[in-house]
Amino acid sequence: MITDPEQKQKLINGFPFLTEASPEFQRIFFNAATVVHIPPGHTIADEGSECTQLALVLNGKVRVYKLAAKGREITLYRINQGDSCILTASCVMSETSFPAIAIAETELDAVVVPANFVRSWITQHQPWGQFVFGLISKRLTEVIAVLESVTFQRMDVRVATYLTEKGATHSALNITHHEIAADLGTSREVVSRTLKDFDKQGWISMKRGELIIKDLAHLESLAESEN
Amino acid sequence: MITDPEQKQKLINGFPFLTEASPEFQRIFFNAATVVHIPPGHTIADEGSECTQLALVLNGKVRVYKLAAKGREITLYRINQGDSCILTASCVMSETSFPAIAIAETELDAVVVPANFVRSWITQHQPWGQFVFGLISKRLTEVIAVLESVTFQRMDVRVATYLTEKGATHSALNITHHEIAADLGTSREVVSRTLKDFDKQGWISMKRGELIIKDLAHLESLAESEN
DNA sequence: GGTTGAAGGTGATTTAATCACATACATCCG
DNA sequence: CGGATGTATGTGATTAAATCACCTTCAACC
Repeated sequence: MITDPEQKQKLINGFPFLTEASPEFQRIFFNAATVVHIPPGHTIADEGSECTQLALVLNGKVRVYKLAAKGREITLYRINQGDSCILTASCVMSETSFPAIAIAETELDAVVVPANFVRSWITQHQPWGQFVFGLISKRLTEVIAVLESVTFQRMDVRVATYLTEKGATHSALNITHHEIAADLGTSREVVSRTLKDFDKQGWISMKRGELIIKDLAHLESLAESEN
Repeated sequence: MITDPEQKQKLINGFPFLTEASPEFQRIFFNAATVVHIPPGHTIADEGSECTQLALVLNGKVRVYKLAAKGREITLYRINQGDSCILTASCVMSETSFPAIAIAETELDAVVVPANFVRSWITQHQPWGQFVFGLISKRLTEVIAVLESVTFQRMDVRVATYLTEKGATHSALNITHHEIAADLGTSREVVSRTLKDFDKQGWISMKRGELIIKDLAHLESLAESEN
């Protein structure tokens, strides 16, 4: 149960569906929900785990990824502030088990709602239904986009796209080749070689654990190319 | 509007949510829905098209796939009897455009419901809401499974898996290498070479447009292997 | 100052994708 | 019946990716 008025306000600000909701639903929601704090690195959901609750992220970042037997990984998507771990919602709804791994990348403040509420509210409270539905739909579209890129795009194009997305705000990225590989679903060596090539072109420069984008325009044009 | 009692019964049989629904919702549903007949090869939804209605499949099969610029394709999933084109539902709900192509593989009998009904029923009629949520969730899980296989599995393992799935019921498949490639998201040559290899092993035999599974057990063991 | 672990580099090999044709088979039409 | 046409399949050569094996470099910490 959430009682602190300040926390309530923070939630209402972060999740527009609460603004649109009736005072009655707000009351029900705050009654059923609890605030949790999760340390970085904590595993929120594991492959095959049952989903007994849905988490709405107030602060922090969650990475949802697939892990292969040999150790390779691929990121399906990230959950940021205002989003929810919708795979959870998905498996709450279809009562299947969680098909990936979700891990807290940073400190995490989240609101959790037990599965049975998630389910019953959907058909009882319009704003909640729209919220949950919108999230699942968004994730489906995102995962399809990842699949498309993995299937059809060349690695250099994918790395360029990755860098332009990450580098849109900061030109200096604190990231290792291993992390890039894990996001893109390839191996470290392939990323290292691609980056070496970008470096030779003068588009980036590298230090241990750091990557500086020197020529965003060229990276963008590679990212947009038909390869 | 659907009036024919026989057709109503067929729908109720094919879609359990109608059985669970109130007589009132059944009335509303049959009022808003229309039956359509679609010829094979017809494009139901195209990349970027708006979704103005949701189709429930009574008979036939729909293939939903991504098409790359250079002509390669990958199947996201198929819609069979009793299912619905849930990407449509997804883009109806999030009001985004359709992120793939849907095509009728066979003759198709379907029931279509306009988008605004799809949306409003979700929060008003429990069985409908559960039905639509369940479908989207199922598709999300399926697409994630495809992504996993594309990212981590070797081509021979994927082809073997494909054949065992298709061959579970019939050992003689009427399919071309091109079609297999389009389903798996690879090129025809790669499929041809893999199949040649299976042939050499004595696991299959091939004729033009036909493929006979001679040793399902070995295919299955390759499909299950860790490669 | 040496040890340790993580980050990154690199050659060799295997697997996949792409390109460029060649061949085989089926159907249809004169 | 025999050739024309179009689809299906085969295959070598090349490029791109993934994998394996091992090396070097750097930072942190006793």
